[in-house]
Amino acid sequence: MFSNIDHKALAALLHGQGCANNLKTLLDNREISSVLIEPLINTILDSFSLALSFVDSPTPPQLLESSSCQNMAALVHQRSSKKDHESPNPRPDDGFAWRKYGQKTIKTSVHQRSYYRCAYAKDRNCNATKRVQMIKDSPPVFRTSYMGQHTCKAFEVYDETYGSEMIQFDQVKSELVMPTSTDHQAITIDDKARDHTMNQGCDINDFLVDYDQFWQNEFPSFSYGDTVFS
DNA sequence: AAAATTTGACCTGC
DNA sequence: GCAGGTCAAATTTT
Repeated sequence: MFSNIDHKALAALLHGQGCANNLKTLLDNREISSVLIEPLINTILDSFSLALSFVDSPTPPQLLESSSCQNMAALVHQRSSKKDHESPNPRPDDGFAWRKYGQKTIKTSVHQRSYYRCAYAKDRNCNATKRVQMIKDSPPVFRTSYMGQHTCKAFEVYDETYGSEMIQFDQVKSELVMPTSTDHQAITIDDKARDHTMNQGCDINDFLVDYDQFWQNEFPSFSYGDTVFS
């Protein structure tokens, strides 16, 4: 039998699957409208994130740290984890070296949003940036939105085992990463439409919603707080 | 001392 | 005027 937690995770995954199917339908119909696609992508990501948050990590972080991709991350990163406990930056390394350049309080969230750009932005004229924002407290869940493209080539020597955890397409990506308390898994989804989105004044973050709001909107059949599940 | 982070100021679009 | 994104000086860390 499934535990209550399993049910929640399952419901989140099923919801994500449904949204993925909707997305596929849109893409099949060539409806490449960012306005339609963006919410679906974010919902899918949130669903995965949520599901993962209900499941204890089967793999100790140390194992992931020792994987080839993480070794690569160490090569390009060389940063200690001294501030893991106080930084809003989720430590599941995405393999790129980032440098924080700003932090802002966002009106729609109680959590601050952190801004990072590629550590090689100047050296290699790389325009990749990412924004990290906590969307859920316990367990901490972060939404990471990737902007721009890595032209620094830091990713080229990556072992393709990373692909087993990261679904990567190309161009700009939106990513949800799980917190350090769980797995170092990342789901990366293509967001080619982002530039259009931005041009339309419809930033990807416009689809960021309060977690409770998201839960109520996306899973109206059960309440997260007091564990009413159907 | 160099590198990285923090944080208030500034810029831009709505 | 407000909100979000970026800059850059100050501060902290290594």
